[in-house]
Amino acid sequence: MTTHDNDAFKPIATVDLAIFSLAPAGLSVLLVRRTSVPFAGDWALPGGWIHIDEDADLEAAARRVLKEKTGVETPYLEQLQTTGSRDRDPRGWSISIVYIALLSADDVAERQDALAEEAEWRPIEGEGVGLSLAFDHASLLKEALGRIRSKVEYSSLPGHLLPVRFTLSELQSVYESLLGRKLDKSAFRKRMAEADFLEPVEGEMRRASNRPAQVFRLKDTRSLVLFDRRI
Amino acid sequence: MTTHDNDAFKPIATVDLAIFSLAPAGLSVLLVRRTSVPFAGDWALPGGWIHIDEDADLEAAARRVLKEKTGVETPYLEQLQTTGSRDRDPRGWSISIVYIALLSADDVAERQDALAEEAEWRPIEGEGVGLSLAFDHASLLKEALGRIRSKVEYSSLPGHLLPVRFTLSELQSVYESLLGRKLDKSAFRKRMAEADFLEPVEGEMRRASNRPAQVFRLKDTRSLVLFDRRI
DNA sequence: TAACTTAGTGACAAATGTCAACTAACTTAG
DNA sequence: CTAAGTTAGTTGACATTTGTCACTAAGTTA
Repeated sequence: MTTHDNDAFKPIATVDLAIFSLAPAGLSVLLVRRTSVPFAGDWALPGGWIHIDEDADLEAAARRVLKEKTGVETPYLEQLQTTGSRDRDPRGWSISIVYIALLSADDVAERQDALAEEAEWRPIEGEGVGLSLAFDHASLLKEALGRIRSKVEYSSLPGHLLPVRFTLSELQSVYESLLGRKLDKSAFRKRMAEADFLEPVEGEMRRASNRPAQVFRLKDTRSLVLFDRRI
Repeated sequence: MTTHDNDAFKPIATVDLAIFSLAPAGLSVLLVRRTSVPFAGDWALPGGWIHIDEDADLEAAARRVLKEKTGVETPYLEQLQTTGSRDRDPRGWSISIVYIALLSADDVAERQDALAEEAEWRPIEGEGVGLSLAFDHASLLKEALGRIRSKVEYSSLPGHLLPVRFTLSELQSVYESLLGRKLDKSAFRKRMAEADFLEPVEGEMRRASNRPAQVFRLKDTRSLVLFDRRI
């Protein structure tokens, strides 16, 4: 077995992020324009080489990239998958560890200015963004969308795209837009009650020109899984 | 951005496998004894450095390791997760891409001899093997068990642990042993029918000293997901 | 041929999803 | 001050799905 020392480490692994939000109009992903070869000028998922000197672990590396591109420090973050092959980068073997990040509407609104120069939100259309992306990023994005859409079915994941405080109707709308179909109000309410994702915020009601609605927040920062006896 | 060339590549990423089977007695995982530092003499998940000269991609690397240790070429293989940090290996930053492999009872029986010298099946007890493992492998194994147990609920995964041809009752037993609880025969049958995982093998029946049972095989080599309208 | 064992079915109860109507609590127009 | 409009939240009836459990079927063995 080969030994290795950190100093001589040649970068080969990147952390890449599929960062989603509901801004500006519906589900969008953050893309950056590449400035150097290969794929100079193309859009890509934000990412960067792992810094073995500053990143304690992979998640820290992902957080660092996220902070650099968006200014957000405490997103919802989840590892998606790792791809590695000799084909994905013309320069040779490389590994990409992909994370999914969800930014709350709050974050997107407040940190508009912190967005990196070359970064831009692109609305999702179908299984991608209708652009060809650098490396294998189009396929990574597709996988990320698949993960998000499938987790909508059984977890509190969509809650992380809303502001910290939201009403049930707002939450239902997010579920509906990610699933692409309408849900029954009363069934949704029952399910959320039993799933135990949500915590009513004491005394707070959202008022408009109609009956005020109870305000909720997520109980946990993780994406809780609706447990279910299947087989 | 740094450029890199393959020749100067210093190994930093390993592919590690949690290989499961039902042999010799219930769910077991294949462990190997380490021969070199660090953790010399300790048990570990089988794995190896990625060979950028022979492995086309990560899955190929996983298959190579699997072949070396067990002789099996076409297992069920699924990527679990990637860990990377400066703490998991005393020599410094390292990345481990973990795959789950399931060996069919056929494979285990036929390839007994192909098992690598230092490899051994260890029965699962609770969340591990009751041994301290090298690196962070105990935690990786725990994650792998979590993934397997949760996929039992909604996929055909357990089918990959049986021989290619099996009866419904045999399959139900595997589900039961992974779930740790008894299932209703009739409900199980209905669920399997609608899930459409299984294909009856024409005309074949398994006979013992009782009514013969229909023989089935999995429709696909992938672990099909029982789709389900949740929310 | 009766007893035994495991495979496979069918009938009913319980839980869940769907739909639509209803009541509640606010704002706004007049 | 009141009626109309809007969205929140509840309720109940009905269809569909799912779980439970006893029953029938098809073989072997004594």
